[in-house]
Amino acid sequence: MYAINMIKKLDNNLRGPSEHNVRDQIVEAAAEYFSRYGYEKTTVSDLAKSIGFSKAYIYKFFATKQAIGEVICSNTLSAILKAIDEAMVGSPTASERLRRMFKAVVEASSQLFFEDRKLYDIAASAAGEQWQSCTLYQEQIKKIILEIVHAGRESGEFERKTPIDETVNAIYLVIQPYGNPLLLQHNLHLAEHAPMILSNLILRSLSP
Amino acid sequence: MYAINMIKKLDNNLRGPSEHNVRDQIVEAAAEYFSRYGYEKTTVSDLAKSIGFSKAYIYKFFATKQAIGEVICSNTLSAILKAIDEAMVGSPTASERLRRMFKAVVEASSQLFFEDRKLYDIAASAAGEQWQSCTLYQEQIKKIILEIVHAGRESGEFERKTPIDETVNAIYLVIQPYGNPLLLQHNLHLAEHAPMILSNLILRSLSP
DNA sequence: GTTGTGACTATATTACAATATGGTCACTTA
DNA sequence: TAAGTGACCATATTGTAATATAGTCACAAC
Repeated sequence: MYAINMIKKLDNNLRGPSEHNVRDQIVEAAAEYFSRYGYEKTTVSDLAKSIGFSKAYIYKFFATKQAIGEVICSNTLSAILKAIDEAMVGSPTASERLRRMFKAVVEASSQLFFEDRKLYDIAASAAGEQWQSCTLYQEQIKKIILEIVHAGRESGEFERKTPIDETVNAIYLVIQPYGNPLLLQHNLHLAEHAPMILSNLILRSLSP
Repeated sequence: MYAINMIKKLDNNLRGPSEHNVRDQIVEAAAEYFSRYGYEKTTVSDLAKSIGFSKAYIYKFFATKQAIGEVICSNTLSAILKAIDEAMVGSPTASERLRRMFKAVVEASSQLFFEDRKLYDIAASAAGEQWQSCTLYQEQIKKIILEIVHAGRESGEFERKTPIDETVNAIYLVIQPYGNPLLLQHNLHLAEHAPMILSNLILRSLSP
């Protein structure tokens, strides 16, 4: 569901017909090549050859190579969002949702790091260069936090004195070093314990 | 005070007499050169020429170039610790000490970034490569947090149910992205608001 | 023992020419 | 009009030979 939102919003730097067989072929080839050889090492010509067209034709669909990277990155991050969503399903309380969310963010991102490093690197550099795909991802994370806090306040589980925006912002800032691929790299050694310890801290701060 | 502690512990990779005029000259020259031209761009020969000795003589006092870098880095971080100490002086409450500490960490580090970028870069790469000077710095920060939490618990300002180690660890993890030069780089845009918002969150989590 | 160095090596860095790549455009074909 | 491309340009990247640097060591002077 988040995936669909993200891709629809990601229409910048796209060209030509939005629904087109060739566009899909390009994305498919890019997923393959970027994942296997990395973003830098695959050339636009590689993608063109792979689908049997000329390089020039690629540029009928994407304004830049980065625009292709954005789509791949967006798909990657959408998969993480999906994993987060699934991890939260069936949580009995808002507290539990928050714990699961935090844990899922870290686990999904770490897994990407270890199992699809090339795609992870794209996400990391995308975060560093503030690609649209990344800022949309962060927005979604914030939205999830807002929903959790809102629900927790409604149910009386969380305190209501602090302005909700500040609460959400603060929680987001705490999660950020583990949710942002660019930062997670430097915090991987903490990936095992930090979510638990920080979830505890956040939840203590939320107690009425 | 922290400075003294740190330097004393930093005797790894040092050679020859520990108290020696020439050692001081080397450090002095290194402070000058590293700050002006950066760690990578200054050569050991530069330092040697600058103090009128041969390069080989430098290696009578330091086992590696990095060992010289460690001293400079250590001094830099000690200055930050000093600034933190001074910022906390006269705080009426533990809460206030924590606020001031967090603020001072970010301000001192940001200031280093903007006003002595070359030295900042040394600290950042030192953090990335886990130099001793950096791990000692982080220990000191943790120690300061422990003292604040301890005092706050004694005075009844903070809750006492959570194991104090977990509390300290959690607070440390929250501050880390702003206190660690390697991470601060990516969070500079948050340097203005994050300390306040996160201090608030931490203090809510500490309320009895 | 302490102070001090020139000469040396293996590795790292630079400079730069050769090559490759991102991106455009006029043009063809159906 | 939509599908598709070869030729082209400016910049980025690479390969590599020349240079520079970190670090050692045997040795000299006092």
